[in-house]
Amino acid sequence: MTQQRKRATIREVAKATGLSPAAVSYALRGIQTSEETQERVRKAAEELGYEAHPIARALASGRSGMVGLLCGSLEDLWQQSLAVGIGRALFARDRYAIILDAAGDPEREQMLARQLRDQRVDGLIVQPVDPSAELWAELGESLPIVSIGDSLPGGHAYGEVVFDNRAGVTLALEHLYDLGHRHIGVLTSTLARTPDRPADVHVNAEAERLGIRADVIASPQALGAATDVALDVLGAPARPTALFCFSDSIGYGVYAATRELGLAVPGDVSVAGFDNHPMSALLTPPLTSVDWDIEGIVHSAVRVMIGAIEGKPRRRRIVCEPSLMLRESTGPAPGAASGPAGP
Amino acid sequence: MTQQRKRATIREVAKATGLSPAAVSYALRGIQTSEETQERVRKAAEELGYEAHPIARALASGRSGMVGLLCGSLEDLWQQSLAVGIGRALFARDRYAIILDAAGDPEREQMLARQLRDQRVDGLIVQPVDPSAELWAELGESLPIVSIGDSLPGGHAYGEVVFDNRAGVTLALEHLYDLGHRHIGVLTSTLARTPDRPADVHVNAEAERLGIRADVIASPQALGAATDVALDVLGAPARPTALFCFSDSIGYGVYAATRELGLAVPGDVSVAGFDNHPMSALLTPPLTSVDWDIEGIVHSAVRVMIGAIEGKPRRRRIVCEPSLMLRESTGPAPGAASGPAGP
DNA sequence: CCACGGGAGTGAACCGGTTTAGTGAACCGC
DNA sequence: GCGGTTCACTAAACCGGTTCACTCCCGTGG
Repeated sequence: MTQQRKRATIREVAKATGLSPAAVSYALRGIQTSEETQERVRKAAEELGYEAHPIARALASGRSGMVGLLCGSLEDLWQQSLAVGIGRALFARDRYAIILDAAGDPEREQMLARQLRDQRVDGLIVQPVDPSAELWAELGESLPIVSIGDSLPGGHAYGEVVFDNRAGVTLALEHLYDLGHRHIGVLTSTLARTPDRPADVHVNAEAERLGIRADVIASPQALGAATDVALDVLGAPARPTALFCFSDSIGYGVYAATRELGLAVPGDVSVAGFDNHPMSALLTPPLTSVDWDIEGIVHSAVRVMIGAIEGKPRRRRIVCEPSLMLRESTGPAPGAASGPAGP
Repeated sequence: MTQQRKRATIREVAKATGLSPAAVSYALRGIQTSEETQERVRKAAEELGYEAHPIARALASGRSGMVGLLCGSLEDLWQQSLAVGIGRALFARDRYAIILDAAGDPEREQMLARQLRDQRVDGLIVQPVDPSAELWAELGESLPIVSIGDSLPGGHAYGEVVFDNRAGVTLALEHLYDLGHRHIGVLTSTLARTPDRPADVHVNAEAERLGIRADVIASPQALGAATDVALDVLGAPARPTALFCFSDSIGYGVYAATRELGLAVPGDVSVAGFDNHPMSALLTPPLTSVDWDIEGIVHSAVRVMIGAIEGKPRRRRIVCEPSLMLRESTGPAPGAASGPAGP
């Protein structure tokens, strides 16, 4: 029973002010009109309860005010955190995020990306499942793309926020090395974080530099799925003294495996993660993890995206440096001298 | 360098088939046209790479093909799971979800809800922060609303998927009672799950029925924020022998508190949760939790929503019944007889 | 005094579909 | 053989903004 059964249109505002619809359109955007007219239009719009119809605007202008956020796999806790952060950051800048979830499937990723383009999103932030897809070239021509976590080959992205995975690996492995670990299991997941280069490369390079043995094992990325893999690795006769997990989710699965096997962390086996999800601080023992400053990533990605939308020509590549969050899940290797000064 | 610089429009398809745009529009939707024409149009559309422009369609028809998903607080792991599930379920039905996050703020919730209406979403799925807001009445007139977790007073929602919280409370408290617990701390969070009625009501009723003491304490809902509350509760001289947490996230915070205090779970204190998040199975010890069949909830909510969009007039209220996932975080109360047959 | 430039505003086309009103042909029963 | 339907399809209006091409007017400089 309130007044509104139908919203006011721009033509009604035009009628009320005695201007043309075009003038109203301009005035509300603060261009091509005198200060005085703008004020008059604003007042009339206010009175009529007029607000621009986003869809009509999108159709006419080819811009939607929305940013597509295409997550590789929203099941991943880390990507969830990122999505939440980006959603909020965009909102704070008067824009909306359409969050879509490729569920780890490259084909689905492509479908969704196309759909987003057809929805005329102003830009696309993507954590690519398949960064090498030709699709990105095609899309990059019609909208700005900001990729997170991986660069899109060929320079099709307007901006990139990539992780210095090499540095992360170094932090974790050096830390374990300093604790005396010489045989380390590395559980990777292609989906949890698509690395700039395959994680193996960094791990192998670093292991060689340190002169230690590092076994790389791929693990499914669903929460808990790493448990079975960890059971295999830790149940083997010559098990590693430490496990380095390429996402905290994997680490959680490893914890379950150590419990099942009756192994103490870090007494029997040290565990390090790679996300520093808030959850990791709550575990018993709290999980040592490579931290990526998620706030910073969110901020960078959104800033670059907004820059792109507003027409700044400068492409940007931001490299995110990790730090190591030391907690209690890593300790001296069993049987090793406690300090780095051992014989 | 491929052919497309610009997508084909419906008029081009019309030209190609010698039909009018209207006929093409009808044919592609399989109405008002002969089988033969439909086939011909489909073929031409295929060849031209034509796909309907979603925004133009939305403007003309007043429907967008998108469903708004307004989460009370996406920081909550449970709501994250739900959002992911609903997003995927809608996708499987050829619809898209716009996921927005009210971040626990009622005002923000209202802003976002209005925005979604202006975007002409076909429907709104909401986990309301403030279910009593008048806004829902206003919105309910122009689009179908499906609420999850809480009913909207006044019957403004087209559909509701509510939780039988009373039953959940009963399951948990009876279980703890059977284990000999007579003094139970209950950590609630208004945000983690807005209950049909305040959790206190159910807890108090059930405690009275069982003849036990239940202390209800409200806890912030952010991951880890429950730790401080739990430290207070468990640090008190006459601490409860069991803690029942109104979300698993809170339970995780409690675990951290028990570790800090050196209390064994369940030896010194039993802990039960209320979500059964996948994470809970991985903890040490695995967390006993009230399970809500998230798949079922997702399925129900989406089914009702689609029904609403497709014009089914029957409003629905689905009550979701819990079950108890027994794990190792609950055990006999210290000092109590181990069985229910004690003297 | 006139040409020029730029600011303010207008009218109409446009974005790309959907929907309404209407048309001609075929079909139906009586 | 004729009024009444139904069917397949069309032309044009419409959704509600934006933008292009122009006009008008005023101030300036030569």
